[in-house]
Amino acid sequence: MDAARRTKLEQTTRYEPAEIEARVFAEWIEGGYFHPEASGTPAENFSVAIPPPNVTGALHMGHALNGSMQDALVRMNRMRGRRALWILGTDHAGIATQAVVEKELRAEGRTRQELGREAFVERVWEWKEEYGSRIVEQYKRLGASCDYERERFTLDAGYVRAVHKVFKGLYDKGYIYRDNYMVNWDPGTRSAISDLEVENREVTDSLFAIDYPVEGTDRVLTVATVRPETMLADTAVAVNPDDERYADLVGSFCVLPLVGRRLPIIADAHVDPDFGTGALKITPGHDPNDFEIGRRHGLEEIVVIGPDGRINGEGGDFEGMTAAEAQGAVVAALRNAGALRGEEPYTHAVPFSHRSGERIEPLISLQWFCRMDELAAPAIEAVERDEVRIVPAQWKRVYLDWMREIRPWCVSRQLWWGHRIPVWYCGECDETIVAEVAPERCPACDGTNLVQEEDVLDTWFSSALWPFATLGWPDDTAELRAFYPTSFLTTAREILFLWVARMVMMGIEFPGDVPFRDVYVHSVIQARDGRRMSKSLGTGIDPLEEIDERGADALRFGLLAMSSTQDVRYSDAKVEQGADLANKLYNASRLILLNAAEVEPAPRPARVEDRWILSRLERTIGSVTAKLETFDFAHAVQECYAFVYHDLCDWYLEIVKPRLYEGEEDVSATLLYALERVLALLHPTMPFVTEELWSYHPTRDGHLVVHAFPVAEESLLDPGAEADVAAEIALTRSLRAWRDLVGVAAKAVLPAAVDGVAPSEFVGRLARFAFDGEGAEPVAAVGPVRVLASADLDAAAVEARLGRRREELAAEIERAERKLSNDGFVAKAPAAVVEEERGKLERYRTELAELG
RNA sequence: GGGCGCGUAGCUCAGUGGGAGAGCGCUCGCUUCACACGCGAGAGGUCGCUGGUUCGAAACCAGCCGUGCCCACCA
Repeated sequence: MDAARRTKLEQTTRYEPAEIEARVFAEWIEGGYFHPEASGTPAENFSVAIPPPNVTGALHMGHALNGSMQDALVRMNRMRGRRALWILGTDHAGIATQAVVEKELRAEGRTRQELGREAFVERVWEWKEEYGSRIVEQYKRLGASCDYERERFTLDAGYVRAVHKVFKGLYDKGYIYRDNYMVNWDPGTRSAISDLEVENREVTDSLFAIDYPVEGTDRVLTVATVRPETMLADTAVAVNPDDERYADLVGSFCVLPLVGRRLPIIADAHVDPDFGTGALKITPGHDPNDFEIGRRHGLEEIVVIGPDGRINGEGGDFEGMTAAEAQGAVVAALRNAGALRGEEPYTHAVPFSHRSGERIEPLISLQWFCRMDELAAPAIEAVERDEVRIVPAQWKRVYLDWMREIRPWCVSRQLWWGHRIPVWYCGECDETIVAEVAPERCPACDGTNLVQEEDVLDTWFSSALWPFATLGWPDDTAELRAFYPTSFLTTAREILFLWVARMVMMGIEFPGDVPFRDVYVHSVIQARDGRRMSKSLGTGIDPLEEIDERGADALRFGLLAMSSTQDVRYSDAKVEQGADLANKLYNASRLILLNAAEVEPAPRPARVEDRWILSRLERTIGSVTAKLETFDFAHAVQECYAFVYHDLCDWYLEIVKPRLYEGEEDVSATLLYALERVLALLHPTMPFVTEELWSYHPTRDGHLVVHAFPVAEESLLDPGAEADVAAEIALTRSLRAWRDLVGVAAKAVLPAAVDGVAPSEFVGRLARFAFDGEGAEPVAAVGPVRVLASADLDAAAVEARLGRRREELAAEIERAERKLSNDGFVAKAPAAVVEEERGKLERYRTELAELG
């Protein structure tokens, strides 16, 4: 260490992350440590594909948690000498990105329609070039060791090839098809969306009862509906086949009020005879159930609400009204006509678009679908056979249950920003051509009048290819050979189906192997008040602000510490604990680095306390490593904290200070050895402070980021030393507590004597007792220590303390005796447990007897 | 309607059969030559309720109460 750096370390008594993080990160990038060579096999290497953040996004706490976990494992494996690749990139996020640019246009008083498709898409690309890298820069602030040289985008040229190849592959197998079918229409984005993008919310609507007269009789069928406006598209009335009330009517007709259409009365088991009157109006064009019933009975499918959410020409007088307006008008008309039988409030689950927040309008439209059964089958097996392991285990079942019930996926979206579906229609012969690149001529009629499909693909269609498309698939690249399948995936459970399941299916179908071996489903960090963290609720906490305030290491520690298997509220205290640990490490390192003799770091135990700390250190290394490997990040970092604070700083450093100041070589070597291993052990979770401190370490031969990760050295485990020192620590604490309780001045050194073997030197020093006391009267006993009378002791306080101790012992003795006098306990409990209880009782009795 | 969680110290959370733990907060003491964003000591809990299993339950089982999430085509 040169003089200038030494002075800096001497004078800076606090760890200041802001000063250090940017510089350290730049060193890592310069070193190229995050850009592994593409060679070797996936089994030798370690790779992770980041869940690609939306290109419109800003780093939020979910990313920060997810990133902290991935980085911990990537760094640990990199330190183990494996080629560690963390694939980074962003998702084009069709709807979100289109919305951002449309908003920009609106501010200029323009619309995308005015601009036209080509110019609009170009405009989105310009937006992406300017703002799209923001979130990538934010990941750097976290210290994420992604390969920033291999950044990908789900719409870049190579990715487009992968998407087209997959689409054509699925089409050629007959999985992808085009059909007129009931879809979730989102009037907000004016696009179809998939079932997974719909969220059901509880809504209180009015349930209307409407009389439908039965043709040729004076009877009416009263139907119940929350959507009277859809009656304009009714094509039947259904009753349950077993419902005797209506058995005679099945086969005859109703007359639709306001419209006059004749509606057949049909029987279908879907109808619940106990709901309402047991008669159900059937609107195949606007209700998913009715659609199914309609197809079963061959009913006409009338569409009365258009893609704009307004009543179309089929709606007669109501044409042009929004669905909500039409509801009021229809109800008024029914009331006038005397057909409205009743109205009551009704609470039920209603589908809303996850994207636009608008109420879903189920309607029939021509869309592209992907049949999932064949793709799901091997993806189910892979998880059943643990070729993909999902942890915590309960999510395995959730995945399997969903996969076994999987339904066709509507993959087309009526947007402009996204992967335009690689389908061309021939204007001359009506041929449909699916191709990986735009065809010039129709293969059927040789015509050149080819028009490409207007729709784009669901963003999740391209996301599903992420782990292999980013590695160069469909080409047989070095990256793909070296890093696919990836090692593991961390994810929030909300995208288990949307993304994870689809990656498994596509990975098996296309590159031919599962995309990752382990999936860790992490918990959700909620806002401080327990609500969801959300930008729209204003409950979000900005990770960048937290990094500014407390440092990236503190945030990473805090997030890992607070995240266990269940959802938790964001805890400022945990982040502060991380900041405290960084500061503690910094100061402990200063103590060691500025005072150690110039020796080679090595375990050189000279006393029992040295064997103790080495054993504790190696035990901690083994334990923390095991926890990281099983994704138990919370306990891993808490254990690091406990070791650094309690074992290392509270005890060992205090114990060895005199030897360290004297320049003793054994303890210097041991401390430097321990420091090296502690810094390496903590580097995956707290990379900045550990890298910075490592730069002062005398044996540093390069950056810590590629230094060897410690492997627990079993020969240094020493249970005997651990037990001996633990006992001396306990004695020290008892002595300190005794002093405090009898009110001895903090500085006073109390004379005492010890029966039998004298404790280690540090006990007296740290508890401020002098064990060579002679002559004076013993006034109290603390374990083997006889406290001798002295001017610093207040006799009344000592006596009071003695009294309290007797009471404590009496209570303990009673507890133990009660337990041991229970015949069931003595007879049935394991012998060791009974023996332990007897030992305790014996010790308590002895101590009480000695106290008199 | 089905499924999965959670309810432990003032707060946020660990703890899955053998004497209740952590961090923060609180109280008391300490400017001890790494750190006062520090050190030492302490107070604080009928482990949601009721039953059951067991020699022994915070933990296992059942029911109830409270609370959160996911899935679901009864208008």
